[in-house]
Amino acid sequence: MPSSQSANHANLLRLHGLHVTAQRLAVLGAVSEMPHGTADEIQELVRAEIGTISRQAVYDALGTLADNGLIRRIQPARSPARFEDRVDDNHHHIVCRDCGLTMDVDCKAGARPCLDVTENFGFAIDEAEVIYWGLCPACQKSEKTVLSKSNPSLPSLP
Amino acid sequence: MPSSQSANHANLLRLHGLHVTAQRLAVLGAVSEMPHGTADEIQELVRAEIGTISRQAVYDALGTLADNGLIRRIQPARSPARFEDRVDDNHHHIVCRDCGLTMDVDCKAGARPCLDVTENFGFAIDEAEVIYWGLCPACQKSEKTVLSKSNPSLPSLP
DNA sequence: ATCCAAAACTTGACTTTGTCTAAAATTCAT
DNA sequence: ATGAATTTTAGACAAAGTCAAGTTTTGGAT
Repeated sequence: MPSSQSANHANLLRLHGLHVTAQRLAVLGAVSEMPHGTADEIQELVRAEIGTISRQAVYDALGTLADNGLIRRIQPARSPARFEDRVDDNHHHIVCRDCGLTMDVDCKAGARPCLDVTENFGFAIDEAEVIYWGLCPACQKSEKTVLSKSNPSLPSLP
Repeated sequence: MPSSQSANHANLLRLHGLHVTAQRLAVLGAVSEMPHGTADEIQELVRAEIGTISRQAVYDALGTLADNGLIRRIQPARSPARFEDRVDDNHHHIVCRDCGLTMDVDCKAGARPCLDVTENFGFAIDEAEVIYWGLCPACQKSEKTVLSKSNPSLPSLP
């Protein structure tokens, strides 16, 4: 039901006092279709859906949506920013150091991890972001191959 | 004792099988002088110390040092990469959403937080990175000022 | 229904951060 | 001292994102 989906999205936008535009609906739709997508990937999806959109509009929409809490922006090291529509549920991410593959994980603890810090330096802390770094199954395999060929051991993100 | 400092650094480099060069020593020195510095800031410090260095050499040195575990690279969202020489001690960071100010914190728990995840998708996880997001004391103040002037509420990093 | 001010979008140049390549210089084991 | 391998330099290039000015769209008020 894509139509009820976008009706939903339209309401979400109104709820936050944002104008409802084709671009924003398409961006919001793309982010939920492709969790952890980059701005570029989102843009491609959006173009597939509404034909055309400027790069600036994609960035504007992503920025506005993120600023208003409709989506979340994560930015793992050496990777462009990624976006997802799972918000307000305290989940974290596993990111592959090699290919950038990103998966959602929940903490075993369930609650927010380590919200209390020994010293907060007067900061008003509102979020604890956790990224687990490692190698995904596929990259573990190719890492072995690569090492056996005595290749440089340091991969870069795509 | 800057000389014993750099002798130390030279040994560190040798220990990791890296050539000892003036540039690497200066970069290593700059990173310890200015924890959480960006590549640009490091470059300025290095130039102040050894007069001249190419941008590429700064990036090469930072990359090599990070790859070999002599320094750590962190990359908060919407900020360029930052570097520090505190490694192997499992500390985390508080980052100001507004100005990017970064401070070190230890977890109350002491041990690595949330190392166990409910589902690891076959990833070989080797690190849990935690960033606490919030506003530093200075930006809390200016945020109030800004809001009372009904300004756009969304700041950007410097 | 129409109008209008504010919000959003487009376009294209620009900035920042970082990488690639080839040539020159340096390091360090012999 | 010598020479092979590693580093550094210089300058072009690339990716990701931002700025600014002008145009279009939205949605509330007539």
